[in-house]
Amino acid sequence: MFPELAKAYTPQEIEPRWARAWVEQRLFQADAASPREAWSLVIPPPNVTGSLHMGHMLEHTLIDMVVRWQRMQGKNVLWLPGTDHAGIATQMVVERALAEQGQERKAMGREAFVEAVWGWKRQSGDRIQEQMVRLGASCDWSRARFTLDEGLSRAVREVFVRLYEEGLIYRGRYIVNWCPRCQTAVSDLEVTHEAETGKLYQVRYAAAEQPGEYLTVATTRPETILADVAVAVNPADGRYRGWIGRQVRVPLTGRTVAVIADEIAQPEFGTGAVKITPGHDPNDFAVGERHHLPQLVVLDETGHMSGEHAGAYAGLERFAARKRMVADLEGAGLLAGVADHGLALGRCQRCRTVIEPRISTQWFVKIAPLAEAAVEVVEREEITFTPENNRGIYLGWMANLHDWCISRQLWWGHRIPAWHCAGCGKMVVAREAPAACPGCGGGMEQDADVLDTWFSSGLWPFSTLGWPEETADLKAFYPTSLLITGFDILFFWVARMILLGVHFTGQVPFREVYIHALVRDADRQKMSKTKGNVIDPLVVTEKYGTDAVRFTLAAMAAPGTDIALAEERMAGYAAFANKIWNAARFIFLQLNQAGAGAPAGSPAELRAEGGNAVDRWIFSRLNAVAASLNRSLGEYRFHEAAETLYHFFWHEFCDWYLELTKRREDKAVAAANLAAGFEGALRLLHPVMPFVTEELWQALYAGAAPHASIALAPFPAAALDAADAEAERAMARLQAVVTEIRSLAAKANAAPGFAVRWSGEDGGLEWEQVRALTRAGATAPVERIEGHLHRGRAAGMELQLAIAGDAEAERGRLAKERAGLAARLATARAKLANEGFRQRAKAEVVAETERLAGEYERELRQVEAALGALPEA
RNA sequence: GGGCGAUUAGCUCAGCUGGUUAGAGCGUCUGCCUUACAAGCAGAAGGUCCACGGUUCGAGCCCGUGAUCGCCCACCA
Repeated sequence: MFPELAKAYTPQEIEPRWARAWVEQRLFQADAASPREAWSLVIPPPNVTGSLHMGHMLEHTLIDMVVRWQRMQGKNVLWLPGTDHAGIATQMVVERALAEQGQERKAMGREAFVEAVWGWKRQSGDRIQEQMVRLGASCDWSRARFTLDEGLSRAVREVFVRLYEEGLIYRGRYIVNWCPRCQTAVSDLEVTHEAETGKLYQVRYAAAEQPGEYLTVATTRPETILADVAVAVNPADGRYRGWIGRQVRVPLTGRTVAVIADEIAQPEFGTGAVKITPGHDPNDFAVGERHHLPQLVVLDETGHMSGEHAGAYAGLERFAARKRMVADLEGAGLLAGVADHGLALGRCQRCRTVIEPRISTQWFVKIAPLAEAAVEVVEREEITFTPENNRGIYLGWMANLHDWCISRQLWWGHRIPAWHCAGCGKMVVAREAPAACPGCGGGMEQDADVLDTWFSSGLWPFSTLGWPEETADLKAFYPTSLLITGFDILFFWVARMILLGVHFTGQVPFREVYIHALVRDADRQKMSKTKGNVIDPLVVTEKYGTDAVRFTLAAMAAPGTDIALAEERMAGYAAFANKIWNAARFIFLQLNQAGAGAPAGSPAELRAEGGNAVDRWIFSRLNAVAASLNRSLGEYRFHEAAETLYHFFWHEFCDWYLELTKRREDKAVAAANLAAGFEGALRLLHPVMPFVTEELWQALYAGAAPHASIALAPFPAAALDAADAEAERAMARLQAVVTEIRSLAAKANAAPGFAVRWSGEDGGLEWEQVRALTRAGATAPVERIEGHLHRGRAAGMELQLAIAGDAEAERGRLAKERAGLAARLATARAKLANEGFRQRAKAEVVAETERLAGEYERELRQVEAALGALPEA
């Protein structure tokens, strides 16, 4: 006996149970020694202190769909999970939390602070894993990794040392992006530019020898005037030819600087003269190098004025200093003008603080030598992108790269494996700490900086598999098969993995990249805590069920467009889960009535066993759906897969197949096909809706399932011989007739039991089935139909309901239909009369058009006859 | 300043290489407690596919111009 299921589906009870069971049974553990074809994917590791948001759920849903589908194909699948230490982000989060307890990082000291972060990490990391488990992510938890694990840290040191030895890592004093709040250098990518309106100040620089003569320069940052070392004009700018080589007085200081000729000054901009401040501007830094100018610094690492050149402004915060200086310039009559000015201020990606370019000693990776191979593998399509346009974006970025600043003045992260001798100043870069200075034998101290968090994530696809050891995992699962991630980290992460992966393993880190969309709220707004429009995956999961939310995300994940997530959609797919549940209730009832047992096995190819045309039809459809899903999933057209499943299960399997089962005489055969068909449908649905399908699949086998889980059963493959065109045609005929009769009955407001009369060839239509589906009491053929109302046509037959009705309304309806048919017929005929169409269109298209033209013509004749037969008004 | 994407039903979106009457979900309207499901069933209404021009036998789809919205990149002080 099959179980009697609860009246409604309750994901809140069922989902957590399976989520736990899957983990406990270690169902998704990969086997490096398996002879089966390997398929692998590494998770984009979430920040260890973050909690999972809707973007993660989308990402994990898409990944899990592909992973489950691949696993059901019989492959040896590894989905490797893990978390990222996320240097700057995590340090900020913990600093903020500590501040609430009145603690301060610097006061704590490095060791205590790092220990505190580790404590935080343990808690938070567990929570992330719990959430993922609850969402059904079929990862191999035995292989979970963290970027600061010992193994991964070893990989980081190995890569750093090798790059250093190859001359691809260097250390030097350069101007870098500096965040005065985070007090660390950041890479170009971590600076975001947004259009803002600022002010452009015109400041007069007095000629040193000719009092009263001024050179006016334009600047947006007057406070850096104090660090000026020159004024540049364009050598081609006739206005200033006489100034080149002369000295001008830097306003508000006693210093004089030279006017130099340099292309950096563009005659069209501002006044055409530009102040040169190598200490505080990257362009000016380059000018300074060209002209061998000194580098003056007036701002410290916190963005306050300081140093011998800060003068009276020392100690002032940079924007306060600016205000004061503008006032002073005005007072001194040196301010020639102020104008609003549109500019793109660089801000720190993390804290939105305005970036202050600053000279400091940092570590860099030379990108150009690495980029060549990283470009080639994409050009040769060893790595492919979906959507494809990302390939162009990637190549464009690769073609135009600056060196990568990898050192950060933070505490949380991988310490740079370089040691400095306090005595002789010698530096050693090594995999392990040197015992003593090889130069003077003195003690050595490790570099205080840590590495950019993306340096370690860049190694993720191979460091997680054991590199630099030649592990079995590395051999079995590298290169990984696919990467699914968001556009926002295409450069940060995807590009770096390719750069480093190709260089160190000689292979691509992954063969395909799928870039998913951004999840927005129902009004297409970005979700943000400040706007309060955040949809929490755990909340909606609890409300609608994980399966429903997963289905929603999949259904909306059309490649390339953002997802506007609305709760109504989730409610709709919760109803779908319930529909599946209720179908199972009905099916179990039928099976019990027929005294049937569980389906035999869980075959890769689905075929009807005996049965009638309707059985052959549903199995034909199941196979078509399997073929369609295998194609859509292979092309990452997730929305298409979801839509196919939804439509098939609800509107074909339930609305037609289950309904037709109700009146069948051959109960035993029907039950067997019903069970087998449903079993196949569950497997097709499983990658998107893992929970409800597992529950029902297990119930269907009542403890004697052919696999430990539906997740390990084969995904249905399309069996060519199961396609049954004849059964599909017969079913299409039935559907057309039934739909037409229902429509007529609705128009006529017919009570159940109405009679249907028909004329024409019925092509072997099962009228018994028509009666079952339309609530018609009787159907009878007639030679000709005349004089009655409520006529329709379907499948070449004329149909009539024997019910009186309004002649005028019927006349109007028929006239409208006649006009429509006449128009379609005219279009089809025009097409067929067209030489170009006949010659150039595909043969099937022409044949189909011919068939349709014939059909329109027949129907038109019927409509005209029906119109003529209507009683006079 | 460069580059990319979007504009299709009241709303949210599909529509893959040009070819049947442009589809779905939600919403709306009408009728149904038909013994799996009212989280349901049946039926219906609703579209100048942003605009203009072009290519083609044929355009929602290809090309051009423009409009509106959005995103990414960029060292014009």
